[in-house]
Amino acid sequence: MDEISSLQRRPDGTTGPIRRTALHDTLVNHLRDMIIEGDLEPGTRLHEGQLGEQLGVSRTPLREAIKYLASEGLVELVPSRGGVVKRFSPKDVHDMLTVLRTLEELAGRLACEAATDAQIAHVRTLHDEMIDRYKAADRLQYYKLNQDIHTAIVRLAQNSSLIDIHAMLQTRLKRIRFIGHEGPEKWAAAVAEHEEMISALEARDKTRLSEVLGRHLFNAWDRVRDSL
Amino acid sequence: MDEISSLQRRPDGTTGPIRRTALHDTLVNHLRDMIIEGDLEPGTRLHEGQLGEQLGVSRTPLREAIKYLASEGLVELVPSRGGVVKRFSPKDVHDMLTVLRTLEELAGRLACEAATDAQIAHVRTLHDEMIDRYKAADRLQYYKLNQDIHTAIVRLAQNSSLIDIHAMLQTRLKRIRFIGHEGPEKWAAAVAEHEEMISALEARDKTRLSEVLGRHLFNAWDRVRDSL
DNA sequence: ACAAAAAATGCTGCATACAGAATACAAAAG
DNA sequence: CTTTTGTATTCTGTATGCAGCATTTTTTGT
Repeated sequence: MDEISSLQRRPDGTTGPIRRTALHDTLVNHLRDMIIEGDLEPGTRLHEGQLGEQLGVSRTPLREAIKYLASEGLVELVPSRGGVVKRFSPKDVHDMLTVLRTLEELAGRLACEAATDAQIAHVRTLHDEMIDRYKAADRLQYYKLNQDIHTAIVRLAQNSSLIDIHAMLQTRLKRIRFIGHEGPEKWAAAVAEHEEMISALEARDKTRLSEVLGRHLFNAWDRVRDSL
Repeated sequence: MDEISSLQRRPDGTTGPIRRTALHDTLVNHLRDMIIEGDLEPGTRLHEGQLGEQLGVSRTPLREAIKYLASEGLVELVPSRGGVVKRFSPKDVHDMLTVLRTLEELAGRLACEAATDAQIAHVRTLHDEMIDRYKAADRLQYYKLNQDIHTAIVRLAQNSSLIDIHAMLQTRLKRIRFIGHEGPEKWAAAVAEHEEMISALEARDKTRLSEVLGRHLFNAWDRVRDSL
């Protein structure tokens, strides 16, 4: 029972509340979540018939969603065999982190120049909230806020292309990080790095912010390598 | 007369040589080329019926191709209105070049470490050929080889994610560069920078290569800004 | 003649139908 | 018992049909 219940069902003629989002778009998000959360493990074939029936949609919008995710890099398109959930090798993950690091270093530099005080204050809010979740050992919310902070800093850079690509890489890596459960010491170290980040951002010290972000993502490899 | 003639046509029952590529995949490449080369200008709506008839395919694979290109960033998906060729503002282009610059700087550093002598020699070959095309004032081939060189250097970095994302940005920018026709002085300057790049690569001087690549792409903005 | 409403047209979004390829399975031959 | 070949089933790839939304044109009222 996994229907996309919220929208779309209208077998009778009832003109229910208007649906503005297209089904293929809904499916993209739904499938993406399923992949990230591990419901669809790497190597899994995306059976159009079965999956479509399970979700209560026809094959057409499902296929469109799969094509979209393929271009996004989460799904691989094998000729005459359809979509397969892409499997990332440890090297792939390392490669992605390397690129992510470079991009966030750039974002840090740009953010110090472009951000308004209010925007920085907002990041501080997210940070404080994350610290709360850390102290409460609430890993799930911690991870979520962690990612939000990185995304927020990237947004401060005001570079649309950077925002796009960063989001894409975050998505691809989310699956890994979602799983990765580092030990308390490493976790503490990561939090300490975040503290540094925020203070550097508030000081608008772009060299330092860039450096910390780089170090943070360099260390990120250590934190996830075990779970691979 | 714009049929996708090469493959797929078989109105009679003749079992011609096997076709391994899927139609939607062929369409992705075809449409991408049409967009890059300006056959489909920014803002153009991608009429499924009309366009499909023009290319001799049905709407289904065409729709799938459009979704793919949307995820790639060349097409925008407007609800209830289908695909529209994305229009890039000058700032968008500037943003993309900024990211591209950062990525190629990274690629330069990694390439100096990872590349084999043979690979470097191959880039030199491409470079020499490009110089020939420059001297012959053959802009089209010059551009093509230019891009090939950048792509080749990125490949030397041996980072799959970097290769992916770089290719994506190149594609998005290709449309702009394809149009951009800078004057002889700027062109000469670009060629000079390429000379520097190759020599830095051959010396495996990563600091210098990274610096030149950065400067090259920084200047790239000057070279295209007029044509926007 | 102009504005507003209503009808008509065209296009997208989704579902279904059909054809061809791949795979799994079974039977036959070595 | 293993291997190979033929067959059946399943799934992808593509085409087509239908319903709803958007936009444009026509019509009607002032």
